[in-house]
Amino acid sequence: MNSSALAAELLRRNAGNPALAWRLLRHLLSSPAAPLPPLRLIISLSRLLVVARMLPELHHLRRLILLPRHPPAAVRTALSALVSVSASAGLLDDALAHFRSLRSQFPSHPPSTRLYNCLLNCSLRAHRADLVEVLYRDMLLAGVPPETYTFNILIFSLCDSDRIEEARLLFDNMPLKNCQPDEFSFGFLICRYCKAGLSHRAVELLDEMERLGRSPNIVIYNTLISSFCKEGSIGEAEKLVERMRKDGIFPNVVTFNSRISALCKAGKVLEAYQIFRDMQEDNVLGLPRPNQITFNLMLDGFCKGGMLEEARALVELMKVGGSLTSLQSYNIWLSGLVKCGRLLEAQQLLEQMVQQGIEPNSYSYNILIDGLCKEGMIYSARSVMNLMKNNGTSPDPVTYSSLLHWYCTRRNISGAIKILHEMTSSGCFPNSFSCNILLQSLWKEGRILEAEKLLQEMNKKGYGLGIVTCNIVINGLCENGKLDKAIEIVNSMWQHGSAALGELGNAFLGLVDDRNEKKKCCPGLITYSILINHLCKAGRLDEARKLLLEMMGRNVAPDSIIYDIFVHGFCKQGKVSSAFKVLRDMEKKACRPSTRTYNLLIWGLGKKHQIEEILDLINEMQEKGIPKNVRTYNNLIHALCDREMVDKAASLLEEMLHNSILPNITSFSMLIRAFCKISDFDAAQAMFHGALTACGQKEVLYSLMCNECFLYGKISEAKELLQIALEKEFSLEHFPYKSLIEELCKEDRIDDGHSLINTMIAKGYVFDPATFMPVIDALGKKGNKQEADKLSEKMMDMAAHHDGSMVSFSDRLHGDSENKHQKQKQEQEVSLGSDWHNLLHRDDGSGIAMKLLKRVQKGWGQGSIPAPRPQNFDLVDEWEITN
DNA sequence: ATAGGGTTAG
Repeated sequence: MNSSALAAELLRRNAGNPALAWRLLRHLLSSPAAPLPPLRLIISLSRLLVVARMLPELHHLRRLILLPRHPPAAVRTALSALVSVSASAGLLDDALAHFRSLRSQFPSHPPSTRLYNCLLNCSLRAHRADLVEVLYRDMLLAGVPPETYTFNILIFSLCDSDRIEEARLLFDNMPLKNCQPDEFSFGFLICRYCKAGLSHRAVELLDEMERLGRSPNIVIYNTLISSFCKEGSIGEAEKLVERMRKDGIFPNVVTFNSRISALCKAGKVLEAYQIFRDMQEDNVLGLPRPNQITFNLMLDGFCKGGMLEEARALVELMKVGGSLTSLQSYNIWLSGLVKCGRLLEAQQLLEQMVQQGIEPNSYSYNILIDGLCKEGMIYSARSVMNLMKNNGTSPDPVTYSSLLHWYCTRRNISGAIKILHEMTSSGCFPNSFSCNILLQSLWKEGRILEAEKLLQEMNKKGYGLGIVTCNIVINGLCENGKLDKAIEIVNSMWQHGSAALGELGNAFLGLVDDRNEKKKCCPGLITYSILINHLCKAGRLDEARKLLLEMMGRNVAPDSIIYDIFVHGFCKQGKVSSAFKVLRDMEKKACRPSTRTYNLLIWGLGKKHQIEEILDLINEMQEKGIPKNVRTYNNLIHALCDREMVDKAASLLEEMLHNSILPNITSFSMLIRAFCKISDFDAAQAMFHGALTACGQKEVLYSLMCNECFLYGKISEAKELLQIALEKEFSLEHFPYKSLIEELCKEDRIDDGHSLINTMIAKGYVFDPATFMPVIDALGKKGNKQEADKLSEKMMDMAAHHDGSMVSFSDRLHGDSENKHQKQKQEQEVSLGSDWHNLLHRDDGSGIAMKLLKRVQKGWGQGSIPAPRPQNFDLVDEWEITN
């Protein structure tokens, strides 16, 4: 057996043990006068080494190949093999090392086009546009002719680094190098044009193909169609479908999916469903059958459109058809359940997933955790997070962002900082999302200096100032009385992008990385919504209008939310007819008014007691197919109650149920108040019990009823309600406990008052120490000195723990009530460490002791009759722009 | 090698 046959045999036998194979072959190859083995053997050996990641050995092999006794031609091919094997495996650095040695050993024998292509491809996959360029130059220098494939890599690489115009130039110059663009050259460019929002240039290329007598393939068509669908140009998309049909290419499932996706995103879920059903028809229409993605799109559409039951039916269908298998489907369904408020069901689904062997990923947990946080259920969110950890999935920045958001919206900065520490100490660092949450929170608290610092840190970390960050700063300016400055800056953003923030003063100068100039961030719909919202809030509707016109002039199309801001603004000023003009304008501009638009108008009419007009408007909704929701009815109930037409208002509950709209706490609260006001306490009681059944045993309901009873002199009823609240360990914050106990003592029902206060103490409540006074006085007058002293003691004790805020039992149980109402506004000079999260570390409870001392000195809790919960009816939808 | 789906901030 000759030595190369032996080598081949050794390699074959020991392929399972690369280390041994290498040892044997190295021995063989390095023995004096051993010939270079055939190319096939070199390739096999280098593949083996690459797979086993034995890279030093690979370089050793190169040295053996390069021994001077081997014939140059064989060395060249062997080295080329090393290059191509390494490059194909994605080992860019190694491939380059071998390549360099090839080039330096054989300067007058350039490598093949194929080898260059292989290296170029590897550089492309590593996103090394710089290397791609260098290699191409080397290629030209060496006189190696590029091929179409070479150009495709170059084009792709340029596109990959957002140099689309250069890519186009190269594309146009291909014929100079005797290359013709193929379907991929066109495909890449078309795709990139679409992604850059230049779909019209993409269509130009399509036309160009046609002129050259090339027929575009289905991927090219689908790229374009999907792009038009995404930008909402349905007409254009349809034209393309026609065109592809004429070209003899039939729309496939991807084409249909694009359409379904676009319809769902536009809120036209039923139209999407129509297509989906057509696709399901067995071959009757000759359409492609829906695939897993189609199902997912449809499911997502139903969920986002709030059509939970339809979604549920689809899930069942998927189960039966065996297509409910992917984690993505589960995650869509999970987020659908969460969005529709079915958190319990979502939690159960998560458990089912585990049982069915579909391991939830961080998305799954994050969906649930975010949902729980949004519903205020921080402890459940925490327990899901623990579950997540136990199942071996580590929380990521998204997880922490949800928690962070929970604390920030509650103005609990110290809690937010704790999350930040927890986050960083588990090796997870804030991303631009988390920073934006914090940034917004700091602005909301008026802690502008820290906000500025954070912004600088974000910039340093290279997060860049995207439009979201800019919007936060602009909104912050508006909320801190600098509306005009904000308007100025937005104006300047059109020219200077986020650099316009530099006009805020020195702290902002140099914030913006000018190297990213091509991605200038321009004001958008949300930016203008913020400005217009604040102008309207300030009653400056004329200026708001001007801004709307300017915005449209700059090709930012208004959505229904921005019109709603005007409707709200006019209604607030009592100019309902102007609000109606906005409504008609929306219709003219083909911007469909939403339920919220109508609710705002109804609210405006209600303020003017125009009940007839409200009923007309509700009919109009019916005719136009705009669904009513609970707020629609609540507005009507409110208007009726205002005119003391309480029975008529109450009868609406029936109608709501008939329309499967569940009355909420607001609906019941208004009716309870109204019945009390007309002294129909029986009806009020009945309504209260109805509310408990419909909405659950809610603290708000009890406190409302208790306050109403107390207000109208129903002291015994009020006392009973308070007792129930104590049993249920509700927060007493909104109960009139202090006045009630005072009143009981006045009416000589000292025992009742005494027992209430004793229960409060026994249950561990911390409450206003002034509550003790009437009881102690009354006991004293009755000569029960011992009991009076005992209570005095308790009072002192309470004073030491009471910080002015009410603490509920469960809050204390979870130790999470600290600093509830704390808001420090001192403009302290901040001297902060370089670690940016330390920026926020200045808020803790040093103020509490001082406050307490002052209160005790002044004689406790003056004027702190626990006011009934401020009326916070959800008649008008939330104003802060949420979508 | 170019097309379609999931989470988080405004």
